[in-house]
Order: sequence, then structure tokens, then C-alpha cells
Amino acid sequence: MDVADLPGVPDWLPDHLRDDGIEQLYPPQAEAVESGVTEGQNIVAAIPTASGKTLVAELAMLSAVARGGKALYIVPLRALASEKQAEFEQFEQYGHSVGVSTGNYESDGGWLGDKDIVVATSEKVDSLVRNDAPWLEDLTCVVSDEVHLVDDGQRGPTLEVTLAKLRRLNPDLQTVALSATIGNAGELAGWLDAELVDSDWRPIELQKGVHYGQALHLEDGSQHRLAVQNSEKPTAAIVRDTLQDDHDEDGEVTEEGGSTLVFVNSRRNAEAAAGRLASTVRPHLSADEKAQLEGIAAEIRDVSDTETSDDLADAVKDGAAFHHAGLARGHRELVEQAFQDRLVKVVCATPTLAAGVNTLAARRRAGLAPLRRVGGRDGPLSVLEVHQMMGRAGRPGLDPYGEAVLVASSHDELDELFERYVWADPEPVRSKLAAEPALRTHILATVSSGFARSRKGLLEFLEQTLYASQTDESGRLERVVDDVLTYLERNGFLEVEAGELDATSLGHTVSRLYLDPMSAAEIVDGLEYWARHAGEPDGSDEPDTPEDATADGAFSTASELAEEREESGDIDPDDISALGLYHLVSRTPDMYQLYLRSGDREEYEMALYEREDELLGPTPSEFEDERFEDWLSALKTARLLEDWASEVDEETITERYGVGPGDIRGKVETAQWLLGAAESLAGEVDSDAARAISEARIRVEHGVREELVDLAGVRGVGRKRARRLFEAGIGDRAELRDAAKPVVLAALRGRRKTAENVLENAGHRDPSMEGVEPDPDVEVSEASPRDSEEDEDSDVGEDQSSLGDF
DNA sequence: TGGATCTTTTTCTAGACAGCATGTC
DNA sequence: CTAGAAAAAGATCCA
Repeated sequence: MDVADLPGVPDWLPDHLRDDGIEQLYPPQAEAVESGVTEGQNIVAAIPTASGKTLVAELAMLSAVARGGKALYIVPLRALASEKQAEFEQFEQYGHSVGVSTGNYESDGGWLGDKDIVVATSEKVDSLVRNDAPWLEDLTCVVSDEVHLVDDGQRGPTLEVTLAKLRRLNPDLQTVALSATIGNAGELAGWLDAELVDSDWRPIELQKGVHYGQALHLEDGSQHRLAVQNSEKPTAAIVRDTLQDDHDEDGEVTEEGGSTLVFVNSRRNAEAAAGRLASTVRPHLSADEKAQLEGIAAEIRDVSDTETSDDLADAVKDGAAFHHAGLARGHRELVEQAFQDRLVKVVCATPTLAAGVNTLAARRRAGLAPLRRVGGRDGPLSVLEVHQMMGRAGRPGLDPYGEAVLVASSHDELDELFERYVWADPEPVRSKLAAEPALRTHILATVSSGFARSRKGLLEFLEQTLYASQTDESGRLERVVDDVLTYLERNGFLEVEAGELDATSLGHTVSRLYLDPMSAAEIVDGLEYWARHAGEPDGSDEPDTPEDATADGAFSTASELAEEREESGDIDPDDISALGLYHLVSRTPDMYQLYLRSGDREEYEMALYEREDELLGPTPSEFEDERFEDWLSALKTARLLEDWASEVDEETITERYGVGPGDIRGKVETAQWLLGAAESLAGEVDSDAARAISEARIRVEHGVREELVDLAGVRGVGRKRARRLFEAGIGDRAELRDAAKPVVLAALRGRRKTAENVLENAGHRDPSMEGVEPDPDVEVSEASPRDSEEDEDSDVGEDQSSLGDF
């Protein structure tokens, strides 16, 4: 189909597409147009990666906007949100505005309500629905990217429920769902009342195959010799062979060989494989490439001073790299860029993350080493997942073809892999909504935001989900719903009366905070426990069951109890420890806990007995194995947060807890969010803990000790500057405002501009530094190499949370 | 006795959404 | 009721 023949699109679009070199639509795109994407028709497009899904979405959104509407594009990852925003901003020249909304970033300059196209994660959209964002009613088109993720047990239900809510809010909403090729695309289309475009057409050929012994067996039946030399692993042979394959798109011989993306099943394997493959790649590098790679390696070392960083830099200087969630964001960006620039020839990645990162496409080959998933709990990888990874091989317009290779270690496995993955069709996508944890949060939200006011209404709403359209076991959903309703009522989130449902004030708050009700219950329990036990002498016979402690049933809220104690003089609201709060949020289901390793158990049992009385809840009995174990790993997580909030440097933390720099960021970010929520909850249940929670949150946010909390709150002052000002004798914001300018200037190492800025933000009447000289008596710890590295660490941390999505 | 090789036991394990209100050095 | 691989520890063999 010629771009001139598109119905319903803005006038400028055909020319715009031609400028981009697009004259003809790809067959699946044409099919979508024929089915009416540009005319408001609902579409499910189940087509391979890189076959032009984005254009289908753009056609739908632009035609909707041309009709005076407003479009929403839902993505599964924050990183994808900024990627899409950048893509859609090309339309701003035609007067169409684009906005983004994710948890840590919201586009500036005006309301999202003013934007024609909004990009957001599914959770953010859910949250916007819960908080009644007014512009949602103006939507005329919603695009859901990677909609096959409704199959995901963790996050799928959110997408499913959110789509159902959006469609209910606006019955005329055009729904466009983009999916990988799956087994039951028709079923999805049925659920969404959509036309189906189901195709496995690709712009470039993808050959799948299995390597075994000395040969590569392709799905077309051909075999190629691919020799494994002496003691090397098959992956090394594949990578070497790809490097030597130097034909470009038109079959011409070029200087460059192909690059390979290797999927492995654990971080450690990714790092080990990258280390091994570095020696395979090195001999193929030109002098110029080596020089450039040295530069990138240096940048990697600059990102963070950790072992992970060193290992990565060592591999990168030889043209290999690893990629997983333990990396700092700066690491990931450098690796992705260098791979795209074809300087890095091999990336060894863990599966999930890499599958979502579009910049990680291999020129030529994607290889999968051991196909088993980490920790057998979730069974083997699905065909869908494997095909998604295979789809990363070969970049359209750059490569003549792509090749995806599985590695077999026996002849039997060779056959098995062909059967199981190469020739197999992807399995159908199944809704995971009926699981209790998912319903817990979504039922509360559905009632709280008024989508359902009775048990009957709730069930009616749930009828509109994919789950209902897939199940024929009618009783199951109803049973789980009743269980969940009982749970929500018992914990004070909902009131149920004669089938009528109403959220309590607490319930509304929890829904709006986007907390799992179970997390909220844990936090409320913890705060109440503290109110009861604060001020008690240590080591007293701690009651193991809350019932024992509630003999004082006359108090209905934590604060009444606290007040009572305060009056009797044996409570200090400040005696709630930061560690206790970190432990409290670390044990909620919203926080991923650190893994307890063999030696850890003993270590954290010791720590537990030392600091037990700081924790906000009774220690479970050691005989309750699982609960006790959870308690200990929450303590490990809490200690990590405490270290971070005590200005311990990154290198020490990564070593002490066996994590990567990216994991520290992740934990800190989650803790920040949960502590913020806990603060609101404390207000809701009248607890006196709010002040202490706020302080613990700020400490973790800035990574500073207690005495710097006030200073670090001044705009322009972070971990490092706060410490320097403090050492110069400036203790808080007020002292900063009244401080002698030479002292401030000296503490900030003579940076006038910075000092003026800081003073202004602190509220100084006259921040000008003109004519001021640094006070020579102020001792400033000068940047020894060691110090500056620590600077770097904390800076990177801040970077990730604020500018991260760029 | 040393060390090479084989066998058994133990250890370890992917990912990243969300509130609120704005900015590190 | 988890599975599976790698690392560590132990066992065996032979010069």
C-alpha cells in the first residue's frame, strides 16, 4: 500500500513518511490500515518485533488526533517511555504535543491534559485512573504496547484491569493492542472487540537454528561447519564465526564483521561469559577500535568504583560486555551505545531486561547458551520468551539477515531444541488475574475509585476482563473475590454491608498511594506495635502475639496510646530507629528482598539479637522457618539501606551485600517510595511516627546521616556539599542563611556560582559572592583520588533518580 | 607424597512498576 | 515437593 493512499490521516503525513524513506507500507501495516486503524477501528496486531509496529501505533494516534482527539500510549518499562517520547516528538513540528508520565518523571511545561499524545507505563495509567485524572475522559485512542505481557503473573493483571477501566470510562475509545506473535491473538481480539492482524512477516529474514558439536543446523535443513576449537565453549566458536562474517546488506564484503548478543541465565554467567569471550574478540579488533574501547572502558570505571565496574571495563576494552540489572544506569547506557556503534562485538545479557531494550539488537546473531531459567521455580523458558530473544538478531536496514542459534550439548538435545523451540508455535497468553495478590490490590482500587459499589457490580466489572473471557470455570473468580473481600474488610480497607461495598478512609489512601494492601497492613501494624512498645525497657518479655499486647483495648489508635505514654513520660517520638523503619518497609511485599547466602544466616541472626528491640514488630519464632528467614533477609535489606543512609561508600556496600551498583539504586528508590507512603499512612492512623519516617526517608534519599538531613534538603546541596558545609561549622539551613560568606565559599571549594546558588536556595537576602574571598582558615578535605571517587559514586546515584530516563 | 582426575555435596539464583514534588557536583 | 549448574569439597588413582 502506498503512503498516499492512507485514509483518515493528517495531510502532512504522507510527505513526512516519504522524507523518512517510507513509500510503501509493510504488509502487516497495510493490513492494519485496511482493517481500519486510521478510522478509529479497534485492532490487535500480533506481529514480530521490528516489523513496523510503531508505525501502526502512530497511524492510529495521529489519525485520532487529527479528528480532534487525544491518544495514550502504554508501555511496560520506563526506559521505553522515554524512547517512545523521543520518537513521537518528531510530530511536534506539526503542532502535536507529546508528554510522558512515569513514576519518577513527568514531562514539564503544562498539564498532560494539554498534550495530544501521552506516553505512560501501565502502572502509572492505573494510578492516574485511581486518582481521577480528569483528562482520561478526553482520550479517544489508547495503544497498548507488548500486550502479551498480560500473561505476566506480577504485572499482567494491572495492564488488563487498566485497559478494562479505560474502555469503560470511555465506551468509544479506540483500542490498539500490539503484541508479539502468540498462540491466541484471536482471543485477545475477541476480548477487545478488535479486528485481528496476525502475521509473522519480517522485513529481514530470520533463520533459527541449533548448534551442536562442530555444526550449525538451520531450520531450512542446511548445515554449516562451525568448528569448536580445543577447549573453548561453543558460544566462543559462534561469536568468532560471526565476527568473520563480513558481508553487508547487499552481499558486499565490508571491513566489519557481525556482532552477537548472547543470552545467559544468570548475572554471574553473563559476567563469566563476557570475560571468556573478551579473549575471543580481541584479536579481531583494529587499532582504532582498541583505542576507542579504551576510552569507553575509562568512562565505565568513572561511573562507579566497584568490582562490577572494573570487570565490565576489562571486558569492554577487549570488545565484549555484560548487561544485567545490577549495572548502574550509566554502565548500561555506555554498553548499549557501544554495541550500537559496533565497537563492542558481543553482549552477554540476562534475558528479561535485554528483551525489552530495543537498543540491544545484534548485527547478525543472537545466541542462547543454556536455555534453562534461573531457579526452576517458573519452569523452563516459554516458546514466546525464546522467540522474543531470537527476534533480536539482525537489524532491519543494516543486516542482510539475522540468525538465532540455540546451543545443544548432546544429540538428543539438538532434536529436543528443534521440537521444543525452533519449530514450535508460541503458546497462548493466559490472564493471571485470578491470583489473590493481584485481586487484593485491584479490587480495592476498583471499589475505591467508584468503578464498583457492590459485590455484584464488582463481578460485573470483572466480567469485562480478559480473565473472564478466557475462563469457563465460573465459580473460581467469585470464590477468590469473596476471599479478598473478607481480607480487605478484616484489615479495615473496605466496609461490606449487605453486598454494598465502600472503601474506608484508610482504603482510599492505600489505593491512591498505589500500595499493595498487604504492605499497607504490615506498615500500619508496625506503627501500632511501635506505639505500644516504645519506651519499654529492653529485653522485657516481648509478647510474641499481638493479642497479648492489646490488653489495652481501650485505645483505638496508635496515637492515643502514644499520647498516653507521652503524658506518663516514657515515650520519645524520636526513639523510633531508622533501621526499624527500613526493616518495616523491607518486609512488605512491595520490596524485593536480598537473598540470604550461606554465611549470612549466622551473621544476621547475630545482628537480629543485637538490634531486635529497634524492629517494629515481634520477631517470628525460629521454628517458623519461612517467616524467620524472611525476617532475616528483610534485616539484611534494611542494613543495606542503613549503610547507604550513613554515608558508607558504594564500593563497600556492593562488597558487603554481594550486589551491584544498580541494585543499591533500586533498593533506595523503592524504600523512598514506601517510606513516603508510610508517612501518609502514619497521618491516616494518627501515628506520631510521621516525623521520624520523614527523616528516615530523606536520609535514604540523599544518602546522608541524621545531622545532614536539614542541609541536604537545601536545593543544590547533596551528600557531598552538605558534609563539607557541616565540617565548616554550618549545621543547618538557618545557619547557612546567616553564615559568613567566606566560610561558605571556602567550604564549597571556592566555586562562586555554586555558592551563590546555594545561598539563594537557602533563603539568603543577598547571595552575591562578588568580592568575597574564601576563608583560608576553613579546612576543606581536598579531593584526594579516593575522595573524588566517592564523590562520583554519590553523584551517579542522584543522576539515576532524577535524569535517569534520559 | 603429590597431583590429576573423578565424584559427591553444597551453594547459589532474572527482573524493576508505583506517591509526591522537583533538581546532584 | 523446585531445578539445575557451578563451585567446593572429598575420594580415588597412579607415578
